[in-house]
Amino acid sequence: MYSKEIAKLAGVSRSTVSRVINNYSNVAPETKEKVERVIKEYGYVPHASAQALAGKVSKIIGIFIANIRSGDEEYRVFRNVYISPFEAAIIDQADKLGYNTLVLIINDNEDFKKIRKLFNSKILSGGIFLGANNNSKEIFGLIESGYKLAVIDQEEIKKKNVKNHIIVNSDNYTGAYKATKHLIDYGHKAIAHICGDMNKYSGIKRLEGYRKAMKEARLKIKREYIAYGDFTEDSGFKCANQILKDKNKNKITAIFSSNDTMALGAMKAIKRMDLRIPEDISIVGYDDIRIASYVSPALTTVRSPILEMASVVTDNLINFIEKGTSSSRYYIIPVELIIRESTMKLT
Amino acid sequence: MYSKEIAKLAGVSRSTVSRVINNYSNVAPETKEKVERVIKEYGYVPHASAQALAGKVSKIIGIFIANIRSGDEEYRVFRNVYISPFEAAIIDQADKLGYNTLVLIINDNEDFKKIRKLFNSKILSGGIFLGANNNSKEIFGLIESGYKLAVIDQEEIKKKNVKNHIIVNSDNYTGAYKATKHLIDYGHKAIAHICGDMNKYSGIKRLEGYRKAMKEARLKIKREYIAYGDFTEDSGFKCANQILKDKNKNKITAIFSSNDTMALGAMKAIKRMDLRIPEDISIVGYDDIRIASYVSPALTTVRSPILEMASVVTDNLINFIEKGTSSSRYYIIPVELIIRESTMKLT
DNA sequence: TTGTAAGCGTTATCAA
DNA sequence: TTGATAACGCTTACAA
Repeated sequence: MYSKEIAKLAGVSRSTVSRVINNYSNVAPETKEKVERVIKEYGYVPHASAQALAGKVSKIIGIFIANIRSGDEEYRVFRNVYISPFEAAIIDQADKLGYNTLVLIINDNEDFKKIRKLFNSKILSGGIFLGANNNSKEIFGLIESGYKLAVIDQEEIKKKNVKNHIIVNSDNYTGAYKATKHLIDYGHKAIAHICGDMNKYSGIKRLEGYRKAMKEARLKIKREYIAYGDFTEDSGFKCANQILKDKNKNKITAIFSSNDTMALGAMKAIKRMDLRIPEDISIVGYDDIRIASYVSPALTTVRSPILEMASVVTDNLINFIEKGTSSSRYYIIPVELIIRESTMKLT
Repeated sequence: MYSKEIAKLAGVSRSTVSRVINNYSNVAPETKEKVERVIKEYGYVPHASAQALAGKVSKIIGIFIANIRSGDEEYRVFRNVYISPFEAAIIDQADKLGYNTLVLIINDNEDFKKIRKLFNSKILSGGIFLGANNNSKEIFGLIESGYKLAVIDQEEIKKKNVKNHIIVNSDNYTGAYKATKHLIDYGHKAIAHICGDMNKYSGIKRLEGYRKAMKEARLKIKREYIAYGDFTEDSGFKCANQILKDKNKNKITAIFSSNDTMALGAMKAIKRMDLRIPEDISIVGYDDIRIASYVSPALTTVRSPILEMASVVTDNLINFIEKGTSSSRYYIIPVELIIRESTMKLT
């Protein structure tokens, strides 16, 4: 059922049908009603590709999820406790604003061509990059082409001073600072840090926040305090073992882990060493993933405001699409320390 | 940059460019190479909407997520521990097969029009329904229209004997049976059941499985054994309170909860009554959500094979799209009991 | 207020 | 093996 047939049935031209579909004002009330009746009766829906080809913009935004190259792990979105809720939150928020979402996982450079194609074809009217730290060059190119784009937890783009895009970051630096400060306030001095993936903006910033707090308190960061993980539970387990293997010597009493998942691994390792949490070792995580409050002892952590970030980025992108903007926007969403049972005052 | 310009630059016609793009055999090697060089040089990508309009099929499938009308809860995908991983797993699997995914949340009947539009416009070449029990009529209509569709955890469609679609269900009935049987094997006799949403296929089937196991063991199901929740943690909390309020009288020693989320709520309620798990009350959940193994005591549960279901449904759908099929397919994915610490033998 | 006709960028048919 | 040309279904000047 096409507009041509609707036109014939309603006794008007295709242009008039088009006008009705697009809610143009210059169509007589009776005509409009008549056409609408026929449309309804025959369940006519316009052909989106034809509309796109004729110049109409779509109500679809893209979510571009960067390839998380973690060994042979094939389930990139499914397994990722950080990306997955983000993606879900964006879908929800976009839905509220009447937009649908097309998810694309970026495995290689071919996929950037795909993105370009989707934009050129007007299937997408905007897009959001997730976990995209390694692709700043390509993203830069896309932005330069004039596509409406937003990026979450990215710093590179900003440095390049590219125009016309949106960056939403959570305040990793302050979050890590708060986490470490909390341990310092509780009287800890030998505080270790399990780093995340240092190729990621969040990994770097959280280490910096830790350093800042330590420095401010005039606490020396010994070499043994730092272990390098990669945000996986496994790496958290290993790092905790490494950090605590000379516990008698280095007297470490607290650990700040760069994310909750690694903290979970670390907790396992600590328990396996027959050390108690928090009596022997206090531990702070980061992200406040759902499990954090259910694990025993409940994990003290920094809440990543996923929902808020998703809302901010989606609202801004859609506003950018519909109203247009001439400048770039940069948001840092504040972050909250959630004190639970995994940390205690050193007496 | 359009095919017309590429054609001019390569000194050929648009048809030839099209042939190269689509890898047709009837084009001379030198011509092909020449055209490819120009395409690469200018970074030309074809206009997807134009291709769709001209009849080419897309490599995009839809994920249609049914409105979960849970009060004022606005974040439907984000908050849903069951839907969200499913959606993520499908995205991953589709990506592996070279397909992208368009997510659409079904809020009202207007959204079915949207789906129809997406299909008519050849933007979508197939789709998967998630949590769609209340929409079987509309889905039925869509299938009848010839769209390639798959449905997860749906029974209604099958009853209607519609042709040409795919249904993938997990074996809720056997899973619930196994869970209850496990408690019976552990010597429990007064076993309560917290039901899920009885408008959902899974809610109904799990109750049936519970009944079956009880009946088989000649255990009477007293009225007080059954409480009606709605799959939320809150409802689990309330149901546990209701079930256990006359514990001295009805001697309930075990609970089978229709999902893990409610089991978590029930555990909170049980602890708040100063009852111990599993010494006083054994509890079994369902789904094996990630938290289940981290909570204390770790929850005995039935593992819903989300990843496997997602793979089966996605593989089948894409095979259906690419090869076509004439008949319907119906899969029941087997389910596994995971025994952890929340259940113990009654002595 | 309405209709005519051109154009959007491809692919497919047919002839050469 | 190639090129011209007609779809594909819609929107949008422009004219009436």
